[in-house]
Amino acid sequence: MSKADKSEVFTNVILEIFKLGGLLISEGDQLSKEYGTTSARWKVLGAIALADSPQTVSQIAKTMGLSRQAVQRLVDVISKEGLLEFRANPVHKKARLISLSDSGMDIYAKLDKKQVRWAKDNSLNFSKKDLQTTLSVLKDVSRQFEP
Amino acid sequence: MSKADKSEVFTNVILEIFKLGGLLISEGDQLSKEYGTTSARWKVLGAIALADSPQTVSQIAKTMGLSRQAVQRLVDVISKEGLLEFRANPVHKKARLISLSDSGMDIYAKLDKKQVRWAKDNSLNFSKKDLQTTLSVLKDVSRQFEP
DNA sequence: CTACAATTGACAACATATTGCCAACTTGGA
DNA sequence: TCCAAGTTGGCAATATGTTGTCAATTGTAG
Repeated sequence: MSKADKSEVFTNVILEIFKLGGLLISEGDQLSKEYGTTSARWKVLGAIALADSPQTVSQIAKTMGLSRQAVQRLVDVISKEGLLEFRANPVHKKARLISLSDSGMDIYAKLDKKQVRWAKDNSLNFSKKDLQTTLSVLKDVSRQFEP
Repeated sequence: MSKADKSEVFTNVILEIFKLGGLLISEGDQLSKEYGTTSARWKVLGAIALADSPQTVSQIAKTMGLSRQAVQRLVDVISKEGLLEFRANPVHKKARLISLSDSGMDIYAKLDKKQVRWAKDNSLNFSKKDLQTTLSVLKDVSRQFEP
């Protein structure tokens, strides 16, 4: 009885994630528009910026939980905009190492600054405890489905 | 100090939603594959099945938080598979009313049954209280961004 | 009744995600 | 050292989401 109710709540969490995901992508697109980029490309910039060292496409894709091909395409288009730098990978002849160019770092810093303000503004109505619970649950759910 | 930390947690929640969203779509695709459909189409079937009365494309789109055009395309392809029925709308000559056909209801019932089992299995490790907190937070976040 | 704004479906272009395929490349075991 | 299995980028097809445009339709105000 109680278990059945729990799985219904679980299902509603999932439906809400689908809905909220779309809304958040729109928000990201709005935030990044001024710098001529999109939320998907911003995510790639972020994955590169936050990595400890230059990464290959394949590594970035793993970090992001996306397919390699999706990231490859995004990297290609971001690279055309001059935001990335490539160098040879001593470990693999085909898989170059990718980092942000100077202008890539510049754009990312601006986006990040804007996002921090946005997050501050939009987290006002939530308690830290609730957000931490939410994060913990979401991470545990993710873990259940990761390949 | 404490506020800055909270917005970081908020940001991490958002990143986790992006990641988990992709994983859940894959799950939905796996679950629906056996009935020759996809998670996106299943969502449309669900929106129609759960509506109190037959809906127009535009109404379904509003319920789902998607664009009208996205839903139109999905409705068209689901209709080709014989899962939908259309009838005239007394209120609007162009906007037909859509409901599930007999086989549409059959497929949806099967998918729903499968999903209930899936949700039961996958909610085992979570407390009802945590899931309720999570749902509440996610809904409140959605509310902030809805048009 | 008429004019205008808003809504709706149809069609299109674009962005982004997946899976599949292939050749080049790397890794690990015999 | 050699070979088979696994990984990687490049290319392609498909699915799904967005925004834009247009004509048909509806709703509202004068």
